[in-house]
Order: sequence, then C-alpha cells, then structure tokens
Amino acid sequence: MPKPTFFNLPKKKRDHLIQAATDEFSRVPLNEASIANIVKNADIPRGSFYQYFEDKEDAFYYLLEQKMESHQDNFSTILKRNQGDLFDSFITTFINMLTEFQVEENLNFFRNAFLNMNYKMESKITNGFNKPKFDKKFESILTEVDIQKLNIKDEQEVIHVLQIIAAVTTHNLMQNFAKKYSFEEAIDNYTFEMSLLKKGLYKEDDDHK
Amino acid sequence: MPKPTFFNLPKKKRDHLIQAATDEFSRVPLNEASIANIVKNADIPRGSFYQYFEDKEDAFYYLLEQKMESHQDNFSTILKRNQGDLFDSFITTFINMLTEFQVEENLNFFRNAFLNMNYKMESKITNGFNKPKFDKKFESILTEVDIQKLNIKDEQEVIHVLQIIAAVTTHNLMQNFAKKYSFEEAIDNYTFEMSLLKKGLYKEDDDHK
DNA sequence: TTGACAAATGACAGTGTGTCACTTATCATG
DNA sequence: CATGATAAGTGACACACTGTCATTTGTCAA
Repeated sequence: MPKPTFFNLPKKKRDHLIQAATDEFSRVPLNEASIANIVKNADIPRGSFYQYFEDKEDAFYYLLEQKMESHQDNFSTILKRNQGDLFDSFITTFINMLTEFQVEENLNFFRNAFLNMNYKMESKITNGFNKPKFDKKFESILTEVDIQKLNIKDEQEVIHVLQIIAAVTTHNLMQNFAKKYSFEEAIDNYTFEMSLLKKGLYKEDDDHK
Repeated sequence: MPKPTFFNLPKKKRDHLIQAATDEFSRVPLNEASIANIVKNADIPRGSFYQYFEDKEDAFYYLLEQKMESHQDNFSTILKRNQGDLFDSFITTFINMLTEFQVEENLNFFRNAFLNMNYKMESKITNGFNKPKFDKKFESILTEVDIQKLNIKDEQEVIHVLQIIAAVTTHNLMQNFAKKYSFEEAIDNYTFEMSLLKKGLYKEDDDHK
C-alpha cells in the first residue's frame, strides 16, 4: 500500500503521478520499469517518490488493484442479476474485462500485467477467493452463489469450484494477450471452456469400457 | 538458449556454472537474481557469463527447462500405462512433480519459480500444449489420448481440454507453494479438483429450475 | 613456427536504486 | 505575530548491477 503521504496529496498532483506510473508500466513490464522514468514523467524529485511508495512494486500493485476494483465490486451484483449462476456471472465479468482491455489506453498496461502474471498478481485479481475467513467481499459472494446448481456436497467445496473457474479464467486472459485473439475468438474460447467445465470433461456414459 | 560456447565447455566447468546459477535462482526469484552473484559463486569472470548466455533470463529458462524435461518426456509413457486416460496421467505427473519439489535441494528453486510463474514460464512447463503444429512431443501425446473418454465432438477440441487441465494443474502447484500445503493435502486438493473437472461442476439433473 | 579463429578476461561506462541530511511548508499556540 | 514542532519535499550520493569491448590467451591446422 502507498504511504499516507500519498493520499494526502492534492488530487491533481496525485493523478499526475498515477498517470506517469501507468505510462511507465504500460511501456514495459514491472521488472523493466524504472522509478527514474516515473519521476521524470511525473516531474517530481526522486526523493518524493519514496515519500509516497515503498518501491515500484508498491506503486504497481496499487495501480493494478485500482483498475481491478470495479470488476470485483460488480461481481456480486452480476451474480444477483444471474440468479446466483456462477458461470453466467463469470462470463459476463470476462466480457467486461475484455472490453476494458480493448481500450487503447489500458491495453498495454494489462498486456504487461497479464503476460507477467504471478501469484501475487493473481491474488490481487481474484482477490479473496482463497481467504473466506477474512474477506467480506468474498462472504457476500458466497451467500449469493446458488449452490444447488453445483455438483458438490457441502459449502466447503465451493472453494474448489471457485479455484477452478478462477484458474481457467486467468489462464484465458493470459492466453488472449499472448495469442492476440480477436474479441470474438476470445469469448468463443472462454464460453466453450466454461461449458466444458459445467458439463464435465468426461463422457458420462458409465457403460463405456 | 545458451550460446554454443556453453555446450563446448568441459563438463566439470559447465556443471559448476549450472550449480552456481541454480543456487542463485534458489536464493531469490528471477527478478532479484544477479549475474554478479552467479559469476562470483561460479568463480568465472563476468565476461565469460556473456559468452555462455544472453542474459540471466536465458540462464534461468534453460535451467527450468532442464528440470522439467523429465516430466514432459515421461508423460507420454505414463499416458500409455494409463490406457490414454488423461486425468490419471496428470495426477501421476502431479505427484511426481510434488515428490521432486520435496527434495530440499530443489525446493527453493521451484518455489521461486512457481510463485513467479508467468506466461513464458508456463509455456516452458506445459511445453507444446498450445502449438500442435510444431511440436513433435505434443503430437505423440495427442495420439495416445483416449479421446473416446472425453466429452468432445472432434479432435480440435482436445486442445481445450488440455488447456483447462494445464491451467488447473499449474494453479494447484502455485497454490501449494503459496499455502504451504502438506504433501497429502496437496494431492487431496488436486485429485478432488480433477474429479470435479471430470464429472463437471454442475449437477446434471435437467429438471432443476 | 605461424597464422587464424575461438574463447577468456576484466576494466569501464552507463543506468538505476534507496537513503539521508537538509530545506521548505503548514499550522497550532502563547 | 512570532515561534516552534511536525510533516513534506528535495537532490546529491554511495552503492550495486548490467552489458560491452579492446585486449589477451588458447587451440589447432597448415
């Protein structure tokens, strides 16, 4: 998290800094980004940067969280609108994200982010799918999910369902940037994989073999 | 790939360098690792490193590929032994990997690798699951898979099945390092998720709703 | 013995990081 | 209004690491 000083900044200066950081992380992935460039673009002295952030990771993850927040907040609403259907809700969210990624201004930031997705980033993005005890957002999602539809025997197991969907979703987003699929191809691939997940990868006929 | 010079090195010197690099990548993740440390440990001049590798990424990905090669090579054999059953084969491979990761000597290398897994690394690990046209290993796997068992209508769609399993598998491996599951917990989680994948996340009863 | 080619070497320029002593701004209080 | 305390701003600096390149050393065929 940024230091308190950052949040005390006048909005204009803060936004300017955010823009400069976004530009740098859009130009190159996190590991190649340099604070030197950010402060040059933001036109602030080097020392100031360290008043606001611990280091460049701090700045990057703050930005990422910001840009993902809306999707997380919406998810609960989308779930409700879809009568607790997890899959429909994920597909809607997937399309929302994809749409946002199309915007020229965001494209490179997210490309750099997703092609260098690691555990920490994934945690920020799927925020809370794995810490039911601490996260309120997660709890509110859990209560919305229509568990009756799911092929599980108790609520404990919902976590596995979420883990699976999250894994396949982030994997799809990653692949999209790597393979440069068109908007339509991306959605087709994702919905197909979601349908496979729903109905199972195995044929059900028990008489086989 | 390392430069030809690297492969011309006498085995002893090459192994010593490999060990030094492994040590450094076990100490810290790729982005924090330094060539300065590697050459110090390997006791070779800095310039020599650049005779052998393009940069530290080159060295890292070479090591990673080396350490993953056996699992990839075995997969085809394992598939055959399991009568083309993808899931059983993946579970076997998962356990093999987990076993290898337990070894003190490998533990930190793989921890650093998996917690910083990105697209490029995943490609090295799931090597070829997404480029059927070019990869021989992949072709040989494809012919072994018993497609009859799978819930798909043509061979084209196998790729999606593989993508899904690969996504869930790497996700599980990542989580293991992050959550520090025990060997048994890890296997239980994975086999459960695999069984969910097989039978589907949704209840089949069509009369619902 | 020589010459040509490959490999080894380490000094060096360039770039970036995080810190710290110092300066400037803000603001409550006597 | 003056003062002092606290917070924020600043940029020079020491340190670390990278990639290169001119030079040296080694190898081997003619």
